[in-house]
Amino acid sequence: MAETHSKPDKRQAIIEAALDLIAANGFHGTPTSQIAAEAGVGTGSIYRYFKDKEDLIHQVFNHVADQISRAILRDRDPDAPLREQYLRLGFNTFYFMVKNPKIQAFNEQYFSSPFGVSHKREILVMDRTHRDAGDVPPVHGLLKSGRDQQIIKDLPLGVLLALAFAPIVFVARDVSTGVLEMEPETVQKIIEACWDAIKR
Amino acid sequence: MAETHSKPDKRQAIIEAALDLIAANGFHGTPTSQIAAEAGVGTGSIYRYFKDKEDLIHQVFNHVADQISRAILRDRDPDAPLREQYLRLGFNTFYFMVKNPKIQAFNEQYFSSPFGVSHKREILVMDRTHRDAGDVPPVHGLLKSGRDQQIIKDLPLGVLLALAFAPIVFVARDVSTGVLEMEPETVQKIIEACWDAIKR
Amino acid sequence: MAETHSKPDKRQAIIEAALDLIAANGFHGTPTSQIAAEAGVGTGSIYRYFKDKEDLIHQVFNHVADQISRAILRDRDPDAPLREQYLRLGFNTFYFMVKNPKIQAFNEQYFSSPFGVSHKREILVMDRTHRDAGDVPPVHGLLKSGRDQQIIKDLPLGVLLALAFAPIVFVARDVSTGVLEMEPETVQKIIEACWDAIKR
Amino acid sequence: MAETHSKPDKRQAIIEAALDLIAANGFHGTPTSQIAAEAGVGTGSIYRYFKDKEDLIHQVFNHVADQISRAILRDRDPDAPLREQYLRLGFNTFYFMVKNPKIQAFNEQYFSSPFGVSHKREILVMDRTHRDAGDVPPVHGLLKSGRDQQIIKDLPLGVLLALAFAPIVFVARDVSTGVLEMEPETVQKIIEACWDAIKR
DNA sequence: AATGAATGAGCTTTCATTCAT
DNA sequence: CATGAATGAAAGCTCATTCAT
Repeated sequence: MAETHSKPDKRQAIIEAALDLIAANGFHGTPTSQIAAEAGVGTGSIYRYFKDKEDLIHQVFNHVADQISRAILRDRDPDAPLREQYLRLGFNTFYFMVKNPKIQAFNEQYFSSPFGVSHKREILVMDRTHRDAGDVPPVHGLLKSGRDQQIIKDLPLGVLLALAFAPIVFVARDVSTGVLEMEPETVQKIIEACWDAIKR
Repeated sequence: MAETHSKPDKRQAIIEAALDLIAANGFHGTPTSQIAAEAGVGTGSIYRYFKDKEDLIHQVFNHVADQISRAILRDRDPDAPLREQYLRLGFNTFYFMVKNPKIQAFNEQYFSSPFGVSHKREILVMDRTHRDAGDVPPVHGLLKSGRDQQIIKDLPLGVLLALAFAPIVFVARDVSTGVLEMEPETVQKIIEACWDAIKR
Repeated sequence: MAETHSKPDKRQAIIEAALDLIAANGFHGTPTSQIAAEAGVGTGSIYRYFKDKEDLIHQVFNHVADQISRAILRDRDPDAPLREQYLRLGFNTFYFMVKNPKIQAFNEQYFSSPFGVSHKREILVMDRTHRDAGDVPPVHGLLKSGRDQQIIKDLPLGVLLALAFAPIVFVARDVSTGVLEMEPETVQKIIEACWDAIKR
Repeated sequence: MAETHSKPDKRQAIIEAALDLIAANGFHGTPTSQIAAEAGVGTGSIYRYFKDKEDLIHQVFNHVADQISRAILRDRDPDAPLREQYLRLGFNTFYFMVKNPKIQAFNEQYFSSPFGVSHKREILVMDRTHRDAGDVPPVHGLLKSGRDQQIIKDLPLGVLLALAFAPIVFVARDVSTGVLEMEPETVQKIIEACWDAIKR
């Protein structure tokens, strides 16, 4: 009786296939024919759901960005102390990236390629489910609020974002690719170190 | 025996042309024919100096990595306090990236593409002129030494590198691309914040 | 038993849509999907009425040819002098073509494309409503009769047809496409000139 | 030692191949791959000489138009009586078309397709070798001059062209395609009939 | 050594046609 | 009967690479 996803949803299958293959082989290492094959659809079907390959890539990014922001904001407690809230975001970020290396790989390629130039990195950490409502993205809100309360350094938001998350993302990548080993307690230390960077 | 710049050095011209064009248009947006034209050589000549396009790209990276490490290590004073030495590295990194957006753009593409997977990011900050001699790269040495003296946190080197430089690189990119404005005194604050992240 | 226009007649709608679009964009500039959309039917429905796209095109031609011959033969008076009868045909031809540029455009494409090779141009001027009855087509009959009475030159019918109508069609096209302006009295002169060509 | 056309001239080979195939199968019935094969070159080579398929088609037309105008104007004697001059043009036109059915077929397709809309039919009869010199095209000149001398009817040039040449071209096509048989003396009569159409 | 014309594999994309609903 | 999502063959075009000059 549950027909929640009764139809195979080819659109989604294509997006997933594109994500997997692009993460592994890059945009230009991934022919549309291969995406179609991986998704189990005919080559022409891609063009029923997406204007062209570039559109598909942007849609993959949207899909990915949704997942990322949902994961990062998981379990947040708006009433907890700011430091706690930040640590939670940091953990979520780190583990999501480590557990989803394909998303991480796709994301990096997207942002460092001509496709991603128009996008600001910041939108990633927006609460995309509410972004159309005009709300302040929670991550921004957290940092701003801490800055107002003089808990966090008086620096531009973009700078605070970099200090607070760039090292986490870098380390996560090195862990994913096997360049770096990581013991669980070290993760805690890294995020606390980022806190040291932004706190007054 | 002086052969300072006796031959026009087409090899170098090709590498420079490739760097410029790839930074602007991406790997796959840059045909070899265009590189040859920009370098002022025939298309065939590329294959006299490089095995294939992939080889050329790796050589461009080597060229770029040399410049980066040279720039980062500029004016270092091995006898200055560790904090001073780190601040110098941070400044050098930031300003080099901001002043060389093409190198930055190329670098990011390289690392986030299938080309760069095999390379560890760390080698970037090695003193590449001596890396074959088995020396310890100076940046690593600095962090290690600080860790030994219990001035810097007890974290793996890769992590310390991420904490110390990732935010700087991120911010530099946003400044290059115009996403972020940056007053000179803010730069100082950013690097000091990174120091807060790694110092005990 | 009145079934005058009981069913929406999708077949006719498809033919009209095809005529419009092909006249504007050419055979190959007109996808079947577009024809279906314009006709207000599903893409698949085309194949219920026509074997394939080629068949559809031939049917459009038949439709067009019917209209042309009906228009050309309008108001003819079999008892009028031959010259009068011819002038009438010429006028009808000219004004029909000028007022129906889409039909003219389709027709030309059809005849000069591989589709039309098999068709003889002559059938156009046949009285298509009676062609299956074995009658002599009226236009042919007129010319033949004039030739027999030694009013019209002793030339093969195909040649007489070309002399009598080709200039009219050419000029009509140029008028339709705006290449040529045409004052009403000039039309009279053109058709009389064609009469000069065929008359003894 | 004559090395007049020492190199195979691929450009010309491609144009000839395109002409042959398009005349037989139409623009869209002729893949570029087939043209390349027929011309004995690689598919990519087409794009060294022509921007794209459309450009190739226009170049084929230019080639064809040159040949036509050269052929039509062959043996003309500017000092002969106007009627003689016209008859010569008519003969040339007829025989060239009959002997070069591929050119005729290509030409018709070109003019009745979206490719040819921008071109006026008239330019065909220009002396293309001198068209850049701003000269009056000889065929136009002839008709104009006849009109001025009140030998030819007082009708617009475009109309005179249609009266003088359309029937010839029509008949030539029917002869080429086998629809019409033609005895030599009939040709003479046809062209004289066209003269009757334009003469006062 | 240097060139650039030539190549053709491989890409993205279109569209006539089918068939499950 | 009607539909339109799905298909995949086939098209136009690009570009890394080769090789005769």
